[in-house]
Amino acid sequence: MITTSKTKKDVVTEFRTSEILEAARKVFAKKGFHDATVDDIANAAGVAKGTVYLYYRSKQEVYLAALKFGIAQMYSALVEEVRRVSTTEEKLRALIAAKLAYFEENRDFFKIYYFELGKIPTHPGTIDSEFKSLYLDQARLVESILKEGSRKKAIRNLRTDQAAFAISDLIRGVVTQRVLGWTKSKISQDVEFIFDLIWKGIAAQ
Amino acid sequence: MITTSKTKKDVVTEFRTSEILEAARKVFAKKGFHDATVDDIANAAGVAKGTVYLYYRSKQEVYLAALKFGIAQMYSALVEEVRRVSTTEEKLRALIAAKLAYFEENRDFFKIYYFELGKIPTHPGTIDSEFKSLYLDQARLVESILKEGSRKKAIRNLRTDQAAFAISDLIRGVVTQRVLGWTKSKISQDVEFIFDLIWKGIAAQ
DNA sequence: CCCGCAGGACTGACTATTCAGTCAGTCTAC
DNA sequence: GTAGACTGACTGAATAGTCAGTCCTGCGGG
Repeated sequence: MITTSKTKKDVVTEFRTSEILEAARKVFAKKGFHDATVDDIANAAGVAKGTVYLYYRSKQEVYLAALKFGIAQMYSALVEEVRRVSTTEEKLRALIAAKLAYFEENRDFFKIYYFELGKIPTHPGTIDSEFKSLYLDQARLVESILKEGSRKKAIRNLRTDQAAFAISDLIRGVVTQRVLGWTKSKISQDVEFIFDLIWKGIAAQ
Repeated sequence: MITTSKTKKDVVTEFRTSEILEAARKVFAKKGFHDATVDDIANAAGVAKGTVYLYYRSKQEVYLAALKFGIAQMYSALVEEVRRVSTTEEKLRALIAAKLAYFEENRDFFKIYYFELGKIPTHPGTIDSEFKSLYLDQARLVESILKEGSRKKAIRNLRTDQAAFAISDLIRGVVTQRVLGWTKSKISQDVEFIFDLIWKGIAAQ
């Protein structure tokens, strides 16, 4: 049956796609966009170079696919963790903890996310803006928490949009240090400390 | 006279070196380490490719020199601005303002500083650690401000080392957003907002 | 149940290009 | 006249992307 065979093909395609994506993520994280060769990725995925080009049109396309997959996955993880709790305070703490935890389990991803982005050949206004909007999703998540806190009078009167960016930035900075391996403190300590700093900065009164 | 000729040679060397460095900085910032060619740099500096190799042994060496020069210059600028004022509050605000101002005047430098670092071919424990120590210099500058504030009872009781990292990170994150062009707010606004957030988070009581 | 064949998934040697780095030769300043 | 600063054509290596050919799978007829 046509439908069945199509489905089967789809399954294979999906399998190969994710297999290559997984390999690409590791290789890109280890070597960076330029030093990673398509042969490296193919080897890591256990296929020949030509096969990579059956599923992706270029090295750049593989890279972007790996990156987008990771960002989307992380965003879901953050939303999920924030949903689990109810007060503004808990939500903020959960967000920070979730991001650091996600980092801990996906160090390779963050390496390409933070250091490769903006390095790949791109025509202004296309790829860039796509990632910008993914970044903005996260800032909006923070802002929604702050807005709710503002309504509930849990946090002081401030510009939630600016504060959302500042908090996102702080978290980004902290994670960056970890990506570079320039900090050795325990993650749980970091979470508490950062949260404490932010909370004192924004809490009501 | 030998001395005179040596000095003259030194002057020429210094001129060429800084000429190439300046060109390298622009080219690397625009194209990134890999896409920037030595010919690009030579052209931008108005010399032939061979000349670049008279002053630097490799493309990587040019890159590292440009980067180190920029970091050292920025650090001096920060220290200078912080010296100008006396209270902890002023010092912190001055630090934030100085970094953002330096960024505004050296966008190209930050682009290579934030996005290229950790991407260049490096043997673990050599180059990396050199930049780490340059980074730590800045964190230590923040920490010295905090420690003084702590002694003066201007800020609450907290781990100044951790707080110094957090504040450095926050600033780093904010600047990163600007490097990527993902924020349009006025710098002066940002300075006030970030300072306010930090200050509320660390001020005494 | 077996055989053979068609379509397409897969391969990897090959091509075309891009550059880092070299070096034989030129030019210039003294 | 010469030392050495400077040049830029050249080489060798690396690698993105291609494509002619192989292999595997599943199906239809004997």
